Amino acid sequence: MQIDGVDQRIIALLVADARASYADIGSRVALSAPAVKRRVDRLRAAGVIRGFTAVVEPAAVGWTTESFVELFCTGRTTPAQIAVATRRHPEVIAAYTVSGEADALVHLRAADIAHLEQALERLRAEPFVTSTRSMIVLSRLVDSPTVVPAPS
Amino acid sequence: MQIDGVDQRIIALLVADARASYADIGSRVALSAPAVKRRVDRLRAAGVIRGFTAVVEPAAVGWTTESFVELFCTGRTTPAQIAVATRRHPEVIAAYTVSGEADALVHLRAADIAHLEQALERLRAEPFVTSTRSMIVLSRLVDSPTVVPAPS
DNA sequence: AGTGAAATTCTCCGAAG
DNA sequence: CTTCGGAGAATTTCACT
Repeated sequence: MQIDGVDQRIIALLVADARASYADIGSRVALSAPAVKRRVDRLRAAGVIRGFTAVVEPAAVGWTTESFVELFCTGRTTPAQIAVATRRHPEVIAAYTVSGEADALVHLRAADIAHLEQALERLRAEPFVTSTRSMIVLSRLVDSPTVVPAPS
Repeated sequence: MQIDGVDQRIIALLVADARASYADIGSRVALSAPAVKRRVDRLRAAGVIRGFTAVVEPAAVGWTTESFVELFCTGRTTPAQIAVATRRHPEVIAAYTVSGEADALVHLRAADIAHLEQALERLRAEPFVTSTRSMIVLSRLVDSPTVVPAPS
């Protein structure tokens, strides 16, 4: 899909505040509210904007422990298998196949260390996992939402 | 702050769709629209809800390459130093201090491999970085927004 | 893409538990 | 003292230009 500079500015404004009114966005990009809505609808339909979400402080809802786990898998493991398996665990908030030593990187969030240990144990029990290497998150230093490059 | 089950359900609904109307949320949690707004305002003020953002498909806005970089730092490096340094690079979308072999884990997003290489070079030039280990993301398998535990 | 209007939704202020 | 429901104000959303 073709995205012009106005689209990018609209996206950036929605990333900054997903509940901004169309009229407000329109005033910042010199467009009427209906014109903004049409563009947003088009961007959503095209999958450029996947949705709108509230950014929640995990600690405030009882998730205090975060970790990244590198997965080492058996030779025949497919990305689809890893995807299906990791999606089953509610503690998994993201998972990627990666190049490097490990085969996949899994981002976990748990209530506490005990809960994390449980989740890790379950993950390690997956038949294709040969070993894991964990990094516990001590502190979050940076956490930007997706940055949209400034229109040229 | 005290969060009850209704708050948690409101948070879950907003995570699923940050542009949902207060009236719609209210009908799902058996509350009037004004009552929902009061709660959301309170949750925002308390920092439980940090904000509302659009979820953008990075590839659609020209960011096609993603990677995780483990940072190994000199002995005297403080988390604050790493935070300040990593925040300077626009390619850094997240950074954490971690336990394990590495001192920090940096999540990078770049336009392409060449851009990623540049960003990595700049990151490695930070005076406290002794070495790095990179994982290039091959595919995103799972990408859930923050999951809110179901009210008990 | 803009304009105007109808329907919906937001947000303040008073009322009740 | 906190939480909820109703009325004016703003916003969304549609047809048409």
